[in-house]
Amino acid sequence: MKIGELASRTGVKASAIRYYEKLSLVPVPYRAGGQRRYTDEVIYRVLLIRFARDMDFSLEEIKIFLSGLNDQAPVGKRWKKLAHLKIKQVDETVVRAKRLKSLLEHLLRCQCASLRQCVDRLSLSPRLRLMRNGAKERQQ
Amino acid sequence: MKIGELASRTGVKASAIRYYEKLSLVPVPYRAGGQRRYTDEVIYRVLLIRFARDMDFSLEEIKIFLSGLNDQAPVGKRWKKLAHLKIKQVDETVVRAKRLKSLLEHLLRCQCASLRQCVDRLSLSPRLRLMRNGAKERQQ
DNA sequence: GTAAAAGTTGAAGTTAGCTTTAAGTCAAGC
DNA sequence: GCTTGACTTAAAGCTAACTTCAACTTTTAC
Repeated sequence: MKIGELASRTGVKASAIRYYEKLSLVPVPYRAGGQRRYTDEVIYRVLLIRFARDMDFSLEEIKIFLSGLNDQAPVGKRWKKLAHLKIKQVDETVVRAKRLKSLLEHLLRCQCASLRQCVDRLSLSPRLRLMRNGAKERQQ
Repeated sequence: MKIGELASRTGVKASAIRYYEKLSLVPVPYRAGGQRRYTDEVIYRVLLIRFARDMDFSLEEIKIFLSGLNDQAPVGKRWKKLAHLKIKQVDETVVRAKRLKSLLEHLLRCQCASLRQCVDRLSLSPRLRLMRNGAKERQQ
């Protein structure tokens, strides 16, 4: 299969696939007359990459992820560590998402005249600090 | 309060605050001898911006968000639309997060010899397509 | 055989959300 | 009064994850 077909079958642009190849996320394929020819196997790889991307894995993380899945050897330490980290992050995401939802629902209901009043009423400001500490480190 | 104090009290760098000012996310403050002087009000604004950022609101969205909260008028249509959209997104995030978690937990347990075998065993490939369609539009 | 579609490359461009830099001005403590 | 640290600006730089471009070659369809 040529790169165009792989692209249309996965929904991932050819340029992105070439980019993944450069980063060693997909294997360097056999070539015919200079053009890439892929086996069906690669479809799974590309789909899995995209799935992980949608889950906000970085390409670096996905590289670890895929290398772990590919070895015959039992899944490596690096892989396990990343998986556990990601599970933790997922749990945090769910907690924060639910908090956001109830905040939005409050804001849709309430008739706070000013930002401050609303923030005060929610006693958001001490919470905000806590959330910020709990959130992914942003600066420094 | 000067920008440095606002920065340390919110945990947001002065450069970021100036950037927010340029984008009209925080009001243009009074100046003394060319230097910005802020009222306490602004702390709430900056904290709220950061909270929204942690929830993956874009600065554009936050602008709508804040403008809605600031008016004396009842929260505008644009605001409500965004809020409902965000609530929907949050629900989707929770669903996908849970799916990711069970996938990771499976992968930690299973001993699939190859990527394909593992993906097949999970019947992930038809799901992947569905997820991709359901996920935030990525390209085009 | 020929035209159009699809493939190739490296390099430059894009976006968001900042940070850093350079070259100054202002403020605070001694 | 002087030094040090905080502040000012506009412009350039940074990162991730790609996309686009230009100039070319290969494949496919007729």
